Amino acid sequence: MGELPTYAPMMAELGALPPVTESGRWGLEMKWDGVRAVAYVENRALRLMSRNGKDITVAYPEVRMLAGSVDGHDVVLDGEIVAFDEAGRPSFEALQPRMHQRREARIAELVHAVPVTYLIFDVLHVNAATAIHLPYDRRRGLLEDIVTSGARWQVPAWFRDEAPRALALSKDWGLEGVVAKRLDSPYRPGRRSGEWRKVKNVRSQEVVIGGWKPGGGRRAGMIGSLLLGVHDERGRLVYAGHVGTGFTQAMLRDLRESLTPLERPTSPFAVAVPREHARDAHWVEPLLVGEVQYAEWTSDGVLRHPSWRGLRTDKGADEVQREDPGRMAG
DNA sequence: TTCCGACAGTGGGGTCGCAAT
DNA sequence: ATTGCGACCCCACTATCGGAA
Repeated sequence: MGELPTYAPMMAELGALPPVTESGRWGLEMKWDGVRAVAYVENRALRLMSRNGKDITVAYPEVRMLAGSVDGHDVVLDGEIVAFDEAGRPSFEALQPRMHQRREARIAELVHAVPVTYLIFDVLHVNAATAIHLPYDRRRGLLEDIVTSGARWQVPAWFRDEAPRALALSKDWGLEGVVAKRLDSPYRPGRRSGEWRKVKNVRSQEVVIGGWKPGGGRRAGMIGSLLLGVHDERGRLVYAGHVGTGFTQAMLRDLRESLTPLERPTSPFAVAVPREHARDAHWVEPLLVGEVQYAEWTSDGVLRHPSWRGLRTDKGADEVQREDPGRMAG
């Protein structure tokens, strides 16, 4: 019995929904916010590998019995490990303590507290044969034939066409977005291909600039990131994280010029920002307003995956408040 | 000649483990 | 004991370069 070959996961390009002229050629899946994992089932044993080829099997023991639910075949599967919160929505934050954990006793506690689910969306290999040359819809069919869903692993439903409806559903369900996949496309290991397109439910937020931190490397001598704030219901400026991407070099130059005359010796935030974030910070009068796109608010009240969109000169800093109250702390 | 895809490099939130202080 | 840092996870994005068109 030969050893299974190694497959690096295929990745999606960020983009828009397929146009209506291509209806009939695309499948749609929900985009699950978790950790990508390629599963190797060989001789009834499971091995989970991360996107960068690290063996992450020990961190997710509750998925091990998947090896007995593939009809006795040796297979390679692709999917996402997800932790669901009480409301049934994927919570990357709940997953994070698991991601780096290697101590078995600690893992057992975490499994009990927040078990994960492996959501399987592709099959790359069955016994002696690779499946990557099969078109996507045939791989989906094969996958559904082979895998019997269990409590801790599932083959979630997908859509043929109906792209706008799928995206609307992802929004209703509080998901990140959808992934559109060409029905006739092969699996391209390790490649980022336009045959898979992720379409995200983008959110934006107006923010006040309360300071900046110098950059390094290619950004030496320039702004590295901006410290952001929003006002709470009592009008106090609350720290909201920093943003270090989304600027062109021209934008960084202009921002530097706008911020220099606003410099002040002390933090403008009502509550001290975490010390490791405040290190090297240049504080400014909180007068400039900008807009960022982001994925979500973390439970600590900072923006996840923020990217700078530009200055907003049509709004006063005092008016800037958190626009999405987010999930209430439990 | 221009355009595009892949890659390197910058930045973010976060956790863990280990070395330096 | 505390702090700093790198290695991993998740990611957005710009700048660059070589090859395709």
